[in-house]
Amino acid sequence: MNTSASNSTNSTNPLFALVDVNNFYVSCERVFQPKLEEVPMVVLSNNDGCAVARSAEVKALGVKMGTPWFQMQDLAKKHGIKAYSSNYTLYGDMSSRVVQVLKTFTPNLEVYSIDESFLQIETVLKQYQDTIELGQIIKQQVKDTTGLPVCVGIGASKTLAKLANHLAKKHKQFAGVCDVNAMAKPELYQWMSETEVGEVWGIGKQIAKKLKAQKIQSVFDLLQTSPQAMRQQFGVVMERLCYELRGVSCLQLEEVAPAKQQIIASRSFGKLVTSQTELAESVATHAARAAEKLRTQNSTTGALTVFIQTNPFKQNEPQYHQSITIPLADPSDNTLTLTNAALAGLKQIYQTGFRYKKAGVILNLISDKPTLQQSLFEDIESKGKSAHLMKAMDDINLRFGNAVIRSAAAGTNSSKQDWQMRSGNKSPNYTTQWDELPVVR
DNA sequence: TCTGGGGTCCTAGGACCC
DNA sequence: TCTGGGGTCCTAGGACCC
Repeated sequence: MNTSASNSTNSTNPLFALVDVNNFYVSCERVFQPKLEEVPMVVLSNNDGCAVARSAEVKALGVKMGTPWFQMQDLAKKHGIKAYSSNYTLYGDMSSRVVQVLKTFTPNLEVYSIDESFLQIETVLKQYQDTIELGQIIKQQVKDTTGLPVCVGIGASKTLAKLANHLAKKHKQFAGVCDVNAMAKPELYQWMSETEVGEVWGIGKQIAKKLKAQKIQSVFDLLQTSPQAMRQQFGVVMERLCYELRGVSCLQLEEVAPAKQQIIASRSFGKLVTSQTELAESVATHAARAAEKLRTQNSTTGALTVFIQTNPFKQNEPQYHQSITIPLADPSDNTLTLTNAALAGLKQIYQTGFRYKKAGVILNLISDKPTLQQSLFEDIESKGKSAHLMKAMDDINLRFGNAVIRSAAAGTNSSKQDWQMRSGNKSPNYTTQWDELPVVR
């Protein structure tokens, strides 16, 4: 085994940590009302429609994300579930406090969502005993400063960090911090075969269903497929995901949030609405809100889309959903201009005789962002980038090459060759298929 | 029986994420 | 009776052009 190669590649490999607040909205409410600790509770969406956050106790009862509140009345009575209306101003504020704490560990940070951030940590590691220690310190710091509980997942790609975070949340023995990169391979593969494929970041309901139909049930099953074959079936996003799972980082940290390509302002109505006047009122409000968002990101829009729709859950009522895009004479960020365009659009799509549930406005912004297809091969031009790909290939051999793969489900052992054959990685040479490795900005 | 071939732009729809 | 509000990206297909 070539240890010098392994040392040199390891030193430059990225390592990602995903820090994710547990039950974020619920935890925010509990910070300010400590008596709610241990109380089974949910936070509800607008109009108090569905549960958008559930406490651990409620999750344990099997309540799914997005369950309508009215559907869980019986359960709520039986188990004393409390419901709270959401307070997004509070959550936004708590979120930025968490980010402030995380920034004290490294400036290389991507705020991924209101309750999640990716940190690139390979450069700061030497100050700590190991990754687990770093993770525990992060967790403690956030708790001490904000009162919020977090879990930390660590891996060689964002997708693996996500998976690690999932394990940290699900399994108590990790004590809230899990590093799949430091884990012995047989142990990692064991966890992967015990984790459903649908838990992988980027695999939703539909794809999970199709995968399962092909006997790809667990994350480990997916690991053994060929990325090329997955691309054939599911497209380029899936291919990239497969590489990420193998420890080849394709998704880089996005430290500067890219400008939005689309701004949406929409709401459901508390009661169904029939008249154009009522719709116009809400559409005008949405247009104004959208214009405001537009100005905060310092840009303009050339076109505006208005949409209205009936309640899709009322199957026995006549359904209507329509949208129209109004081009603007000049790019604008002006509230009055956008409102007028929105109202003109509404006039064109409004139909009497329907009971409307939702209305909204979408601003279409100009973007020069390359698509994934375009950026796929962009990096592969130069020699330097080629070297990067070679390293990635080395990396695969380092990570997976020497491991004996044990499939828990089938109860069989398979060798390196088996894995390589199944994964389409036929040769230790750098063949063309590896030159197509996606490295995406 | 044969029925160009490539390119671009736009839209709708479907998948995913939180 | 009561079912969120944001976003992302890709694909397919049609119109149109040379």
